Amino acid sequence: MPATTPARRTDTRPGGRSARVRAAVHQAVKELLTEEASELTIPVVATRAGVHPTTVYRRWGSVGELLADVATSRFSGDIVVPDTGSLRADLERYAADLARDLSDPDTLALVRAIVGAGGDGASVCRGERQRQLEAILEREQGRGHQAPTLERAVDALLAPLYYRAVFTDRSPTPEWARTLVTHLLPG
Amino acid sequence: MPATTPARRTDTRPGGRSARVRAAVHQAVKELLTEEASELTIPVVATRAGVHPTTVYRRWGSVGELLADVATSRFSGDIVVPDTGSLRADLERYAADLARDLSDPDTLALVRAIVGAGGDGASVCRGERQRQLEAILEREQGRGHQAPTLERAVDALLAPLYYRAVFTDRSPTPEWARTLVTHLLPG
DNA sequence: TTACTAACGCAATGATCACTGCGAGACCTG
DNA sequence: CAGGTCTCGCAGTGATCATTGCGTTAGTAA
Repeated sequence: MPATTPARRTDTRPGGRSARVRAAVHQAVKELLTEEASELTIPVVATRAGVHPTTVYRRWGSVGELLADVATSRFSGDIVVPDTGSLRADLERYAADLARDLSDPDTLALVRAIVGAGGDGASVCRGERQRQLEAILEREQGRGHQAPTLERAVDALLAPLYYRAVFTDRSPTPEWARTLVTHLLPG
Repeated sequence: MPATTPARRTDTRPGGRSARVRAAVHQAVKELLTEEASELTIPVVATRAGVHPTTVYRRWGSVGELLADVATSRFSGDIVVPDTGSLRADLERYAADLARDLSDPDTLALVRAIVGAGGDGASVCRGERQRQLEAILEREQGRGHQAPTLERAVDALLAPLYYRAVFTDRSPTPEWARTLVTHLLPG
């Protein structure tokens, strides 16, 4: 175990070739997901990444696990939880950021692929978001104010955002995301 | 063109072998979708259906088109729009029915596969539902009462139902679906 | 620098897939 | 019942995929 973990958890030789291969494969997956014409298969991903297919088979095993790995590194720490002091402002900014994130075609394609790949990957997309939302709500409660329950906030904010992004062809806009907050909070 | 369309739109020889093959293939797809271990590929589907793979290749071409076809026949006319005379009761019953529908593992697996398969198929799952919801709202307006906009109802009802079904491991229950209606309608 | 371990590239194998003429059988029409 | 048309099954082909053993290279530690 190294004394100071270098802020990465790639495990087993974080620096050097392994990390480069990992980054190249992740990048290849993201690229291929946008080009929906091509099939997302291990040899195709490996060729695009300039890596031998054997490497991908050994490190990830299947397309599903590879997608889950890409998703975890994609949905971790990319959106900072806002802290403006006001619950409404926090939620509005967070919803707007999330709308921008889900408007990105790459992200959207990744989410769709994760959903289609299997069961466990889907919770990866929502887990981090739900925790962030929970943090906002708990902070408001810590201020001594009332706040909606997490379930209610998920239904009113996360659900419409993801639904619109995944099931419709209209991208969620930041402005529309703010109206969701208006409907959630009374007044 | 036949004089009286027999309430089916299978096109080109609705009765007989073609219809049987179509039904068998559809059933095979539904079965294989529940067994998520197996890959959903044309030869596998054909073998399960007791049909030669060539037939499936010629009729549907790809897995994506096959899934879209299964989805259209699955999401058409399976839920009757309630008409109780009260908007709240209509929405509560409709949401509860939809929750029951989305709790079915077969339906859920189909939705997830459709989302992952490509772009156009996803709207098939929601298009019929949104039209049904619109019908309920317009009927209430026809009674001279105020009703939420379609967009608002979609965000408050359809989105949480689909989000919970697809992205979480908790099935939506009819009771919880009714609470969504409570949150949508004032009072 | 040197030795050790882990990750990668290479080549080969069997299996599965996607696709295409061809002939036989089933279905509708007169 | 007879003719025409459409669909299906069959067999074969090339391509791609998933997997394995082995040698080489890169990264780590003494």
